[in-house]
Amino acid sequence: MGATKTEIFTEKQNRLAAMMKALGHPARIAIVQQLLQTRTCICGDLVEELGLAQATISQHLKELKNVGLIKGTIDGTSVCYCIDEKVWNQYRTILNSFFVVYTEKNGCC
Amino acid sequence: MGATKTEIFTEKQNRLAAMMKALGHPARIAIVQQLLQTRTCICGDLVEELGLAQATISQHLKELKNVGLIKGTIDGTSVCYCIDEKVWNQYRTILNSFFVVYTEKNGCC
DNA sequence: CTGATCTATCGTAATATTACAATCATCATA
DNA sequence: TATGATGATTGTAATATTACGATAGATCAG
Repeated sequence: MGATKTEIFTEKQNRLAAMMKALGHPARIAIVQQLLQTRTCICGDLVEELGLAQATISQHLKELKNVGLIKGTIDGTSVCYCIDEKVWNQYRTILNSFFVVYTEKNGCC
Repeated sequence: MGATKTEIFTEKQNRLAAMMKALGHPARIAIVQQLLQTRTCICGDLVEELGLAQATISQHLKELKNVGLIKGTIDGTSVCYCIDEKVWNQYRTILNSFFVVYTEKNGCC
């Protein structure tokens, strides 16, 4: 046991969950917020901004890259990260249709 | 080590992350989808719908309850779960302002 | 080439998550 | 009261995540 049983869910459910999971850590929320704000991509300034070790930041960046939310390009000795516009907006759409307005008709429960 | 360092992040970042994390599992996505669809609250039918053990479902329900997304009311021998309209719509708003439209000005990277 | 800088990766420890069987608690009904 | 049904809790095993130091690889300045 211990591992998530992805086989029993739909492709969509698994992808939505993976995306949520990627943002399910404050450090990764902070990273994305930074990238959204300073639209000009940041590099390893993140290590100074957040109070985490370089190896840890690198690991978080990797996870965001894995779900496609960000992309990095090598720029000399440093790496330049930024939001992937396409994926970001795609996720935004998916989330919008998941998070529909909900009203408790005839007072459920 | 091993534990998330919540102290170094803002309240908002931690709450947003916690909320994403709660939905960061396909089973919990599936549960919420069920609750959204069959607006009349479901009980332990979830155990049959999803292919997971009763104890596992109960655990997932607990996590959704912890972040306030769902609430359960005892109804005889069974428990009636449903989306918490207030919290749900609140989260929807928060997510909307987080997931802003993003356009790569002057082609970042 | 050498040293400095930046980032990724490896190894590892601590902790958290996922899943299930077994059991407990509660309520409904015979 | 006893029995059955339902859901929560406990205990436990397998796996994943988080964090960091140390190290490796790549690139720039000199």
